[in-house]
Amino acid sequence: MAKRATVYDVAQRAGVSIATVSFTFSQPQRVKESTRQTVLAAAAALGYVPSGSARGLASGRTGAIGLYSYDYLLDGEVAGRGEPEDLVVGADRSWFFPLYVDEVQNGVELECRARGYALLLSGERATPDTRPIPDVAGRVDALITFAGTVPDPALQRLSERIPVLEFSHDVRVDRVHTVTADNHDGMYRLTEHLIEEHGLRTLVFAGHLAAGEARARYEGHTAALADHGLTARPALPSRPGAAGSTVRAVRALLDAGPLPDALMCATDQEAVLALSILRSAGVAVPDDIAVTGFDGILAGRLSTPTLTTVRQPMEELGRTAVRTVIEALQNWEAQPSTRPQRLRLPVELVRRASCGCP
Amino acid sequence: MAKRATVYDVAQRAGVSIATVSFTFSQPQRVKESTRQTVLAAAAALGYVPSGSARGLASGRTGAIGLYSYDYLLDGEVAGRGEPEDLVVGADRSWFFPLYVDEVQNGVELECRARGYALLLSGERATPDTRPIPDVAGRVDALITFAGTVPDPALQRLSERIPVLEFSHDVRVDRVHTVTADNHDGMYRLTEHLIEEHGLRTLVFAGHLAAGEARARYEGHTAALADHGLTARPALPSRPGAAGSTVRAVRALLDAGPLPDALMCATDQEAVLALSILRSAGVAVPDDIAVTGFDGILAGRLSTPTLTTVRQPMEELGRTAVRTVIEALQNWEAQPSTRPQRLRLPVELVRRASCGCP
DNA sequence: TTGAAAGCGCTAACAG
DNA sequence: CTGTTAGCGCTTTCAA
Repeated sequence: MAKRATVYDVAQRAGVSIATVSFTFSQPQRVKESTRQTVLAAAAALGYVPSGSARGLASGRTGAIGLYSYDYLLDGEVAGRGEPEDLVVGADRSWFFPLYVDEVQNGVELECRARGYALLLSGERATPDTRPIPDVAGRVDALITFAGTVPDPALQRLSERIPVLEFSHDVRVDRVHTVTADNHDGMYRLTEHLIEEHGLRTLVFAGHLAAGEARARYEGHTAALADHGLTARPALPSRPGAAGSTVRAVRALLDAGPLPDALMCATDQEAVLALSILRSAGVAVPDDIAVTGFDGILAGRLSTPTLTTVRQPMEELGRTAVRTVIEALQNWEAQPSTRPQRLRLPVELVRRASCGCP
Repeated sequence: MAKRATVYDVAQRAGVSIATVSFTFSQPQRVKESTRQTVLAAAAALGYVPSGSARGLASGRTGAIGLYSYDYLLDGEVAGRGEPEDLVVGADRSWFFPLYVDEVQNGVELECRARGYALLLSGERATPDTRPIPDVAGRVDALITFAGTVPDPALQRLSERIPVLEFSHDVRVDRVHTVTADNHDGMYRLTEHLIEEHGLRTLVFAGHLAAGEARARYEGHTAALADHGLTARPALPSRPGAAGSTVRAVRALLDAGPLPDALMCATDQEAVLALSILRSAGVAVPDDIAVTGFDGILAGRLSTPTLTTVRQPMEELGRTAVRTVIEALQNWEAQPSTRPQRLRLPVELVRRASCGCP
C-alpha cells in the first residue's frame, strides 16, 4: 500500500544517483560489483518494482508484442437470438476449444516466451464502447492480428508506426506482413482425394467467401474439380462461429432433393457442426454423404465420425509470425524500406473416417 | 516510419492545447463538439496513436492484467537428456494441448476481454537470463500467477503494490488472493467411487506432494481409504511435465510384484502418460489395473481407454481470478485493508473407461 | 470550455 | 565507474 518505491527512493537509500540504480538493472556490468550489491539490497528492502510505463516511455520500447484477435462472444446468432438448432448442436466456443485461433495463439505465446517478449492480448469487443485497437497498439513494439479484426485503414496507419503482421491470405495493405497456410493447395488436394480415391462426383462447398482464406479454399476446390472434368456448384453460404448459418446451409442441402456425394466445409468448425446436424437428421456420414473440413482442430478428432481435413501448421504459423515481426523490429531503424514478408506455409492432408477412409 | 505523432503534433495541427487533445480522448463530453471534431480530424490525419507508456506513467494505471505462467520448455528430462521412454510416450506439450493451464488461461482471457482489460502474458524462462517477474509486474494493474511460478518473497512484495492472485490451494502469502478447485473433495469422491462401485481395495497414488494441490488430493485419497477401512500406501513420486518421473513411478509399480487394483494419478497429464506406459508394457487397463486422473483435460477424452477423472471448472477458475483482482483493484485505494479472497470451486466426477465404467 | 504547467519514473547521453 | 540533466508523451489540477 505504501507509495511504491521509485529509482529515487532506491538511489537515496543506497547513497547513489538514480542513474546508477538504472544501470544496475539495465547494464549490470557497467556498475562496480560492490555498488551493485548495495543498490540491489536497497531495492529489495524497499520492494522496488520498476515501472514498465516509465521505462517504456523513456526507452521507446515496451518489450511486448501485441496479439489482436476475435471477439468470441461475437456470434449474436448463438448468444443472442438463440435459434433452437444452435442450442441443439452445442455451438458455443467451449464445445470446440481449442479453436484454430487458440492453437495459432499458442504458437505465438511459445515463441514470444522463447524470445523474451511479453505478449499483450487484446481484441474486438462485443460492445464497441472502447477503442481497443489503438489502445493495444500504443503499448507494444509490434502487432500481430487475425484477418478481419482490424480495418484496413487502421492497419495501414499502424504499420507506419510499428511492424504489423496479419494472419491472412490476402495482401491488402502495403506495409503489413502476412502469414498464411497454403489454402488453395490444401483444398485442391482434398478435393482430388475425394474424386480419385473415393470416386465422388458431386461435391458441394460451404463457406464464407468474403474471407480470403475461404475464398482461396473454394478456388482450390473448383480448380481440382475442373482438372477432373467436373463442374463446381456455387458455394453454400456458411460462416464459422455463426452456427445458424451452417444449420441453414446443411438444411438447404437436405431440402434440395438428392444429396450430393460430399459436403466440403471451409473450416473444421463448420464441418463438425455439419456432422452433428446431419446425424440428427438421420443422414449417415460417410455412407450417405462424405463431409470434410479444413484446419485440423482437435474437435475433428473427437467427432463422430472422425473428420477428414487439411491440417494447417497452426503452432508454426504463430511462431513464424513472431519471428517475422521481431526481425522487422530489428530492421526498423536500419532499413525502413524493407519489403514486408509474405509467407505461405505448407499444409497436410488428414484422412479420417468422414470421407470414407478407414 | 515518420516520427510518431504525439499530442503536441495533434494539438498544433488542430490549433488547441495538448490538454484539449487529451480530454478529447479521455473525457469527450468535456470538450465542445466542434473542437472535438477538429481534434479527431487532426489525429486521424497524423495517424496519431496514443502512447500506452506515457499514458500509464501519467495516470498510474495500465489497463492491463498480467498472467504469469509456467515455462513449458522447462522439462529438461524431455528436451534435454532425452531418456528413451520420454521419446516413446510422446511427452511433449503438444501431445497434451490444451493443458490445464491453457484452459484456465482461456478463462482469464475471456473475462479480461469482457471487462475491457488487456492481458499481458509472461512467465518463467528456461534460461533465467532475464528477470521477467518484476518486468511484467511493473506493467500491469494486477497480477495473476500459477502456483509455483513466483517465489513467495516476490509475491509478498508485489502484493504490497498491486492486487495479486495465485491459482493455488495453499495460502502462503498474507495479501495474496487464491483461487482453487476442491482438490480434497474431488479425490475423496473419486477414491470412494473406485472402492464402492468397482470394489477395488489396493489403491496407489502417484503425484508430486510438494505441490499443494497434489497434496490436498492425496489427503482426499487417504481420507476416503480410511473411511472405508483401508490403509493408504505412500505416494509414488511423479511430476506432471516431467515424463521421466512418471515413467519411473509406473515402472516401480510393475517391478514391485503384483499390481495394485488402481493407480490414481494426481493429474490427467500423468495419468494419460501412465496409460501409454502400461499399454506398452502389455498391461490392460482397466482389466489388470484401473487408472484415474485429475483435471479434466481434453487428452483424457482422447486416450485409450478414455480417462476417468475429476473435472475442475477450468475456465471458471480463470474468470473468477480476473473478477477477483478487478474487484480488489477497485477497493485498492478505498479500503486497503480488505481481506484477500480465498476461493474454492466445486469439482465434478467424470466416469469414463479407465476405471472400469462403461 | 480551454490553456498553462507540473509532474509521472525511467533512460541515455554527456560530463566528470 | 558514477553523477547531472534532459527529456519520453501523457494526465491532471488549477486558472482563466
